[in-house]
Amino acid sequence: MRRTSFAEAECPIARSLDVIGDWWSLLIIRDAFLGKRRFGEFQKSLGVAKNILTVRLRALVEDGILQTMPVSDCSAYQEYLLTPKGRGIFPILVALRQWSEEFEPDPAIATLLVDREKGRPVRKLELRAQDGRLLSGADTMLKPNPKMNPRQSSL
Amino acid sequence: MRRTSFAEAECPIARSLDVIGDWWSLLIIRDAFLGKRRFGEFQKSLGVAKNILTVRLRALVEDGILQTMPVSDCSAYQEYLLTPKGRGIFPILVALRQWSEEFEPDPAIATLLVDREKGRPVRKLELRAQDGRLLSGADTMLKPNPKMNPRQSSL
DNA sequence: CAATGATGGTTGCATAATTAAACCGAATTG
DNA sequence: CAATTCGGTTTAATTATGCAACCATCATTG
Repeated sequence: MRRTSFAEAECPIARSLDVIGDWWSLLIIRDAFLGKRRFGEFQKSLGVAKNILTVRLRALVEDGILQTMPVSDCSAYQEYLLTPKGRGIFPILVALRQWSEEFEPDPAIATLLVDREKGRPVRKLELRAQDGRLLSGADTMLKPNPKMNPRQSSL
Repeated sequence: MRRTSFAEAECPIARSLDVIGDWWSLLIIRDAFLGKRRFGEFQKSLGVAKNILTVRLRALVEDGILQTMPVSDCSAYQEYLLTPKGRGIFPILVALRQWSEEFEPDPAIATLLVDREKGRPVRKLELRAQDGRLLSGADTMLKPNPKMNPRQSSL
């Protein structure tokens, strides 16, 4: 009666969700992008129970999304930093942010994601074909990977 | 001791997660994109317990992501269809998929997301500045929304 | 048109996850 | 060197999940 795991799913979305498809993990990663590094920073920012934070941080390190580093100024404490794999989550966070901005009628958008150079809001995430055409969901489909023995289709 | 809700969070990511940040919801939405509409289709495809599916479908309808429709051929059963808000989730699914494809070392990628017209794999999601420059996470920052009374920063 | 099975759930229960709060040792600060 | 912070662990209560059994309605078949 364990909680179902998607780790072995063949659908890449399900496999992603198995790692980061949980309420706190993505918020921890969000905070990491905002420069938070220490246990206490995450805990204060998120208001999450400390035991849960402990478990989540451990799992994120285990999954190669965060890595622990001895803190720079020779403290005995350690810090949690994003790995390249963790930084790869950025588009997911942007997609979540933009969806909420577009469809949640809450007018209280406190912050805008801007490009650092010009300070202007970023565009919507764009999905493009190889030849550069802009694609919506309806313009796409799933194709069995020719390198694989086909079993099932899954987005 | 209720499970914490992010519905009132000012961070748009947190608000998104409050709605779709749960294991099954995004997989249901994924299946909806793949054309599944009926309770039984979701249940069989996901292998989710029926009571949980009931709760999730109800919540997704409640949140305006799915809508129920009387099935076309005058059956008494109903179908669950994506609303525009639900279709807006597409980039999130693509981002999850691409992250897994890029960073999970599992070679068993069964399907590829291709553009329907040419049948070739799509590009990676791109985040661009207003002027078209391609942006990574490090090229962006959060700016307090000038229209708001500033409180806190949150990605 | 009665019987049979499929559909779309609901209910009850066992187990697992989440939560808040208290606690605790090592590290740091005053 | 006393007090406080930091980074957790433990405990207990509450909630969510998963499984199986059940059930009313719909659809199909004999």
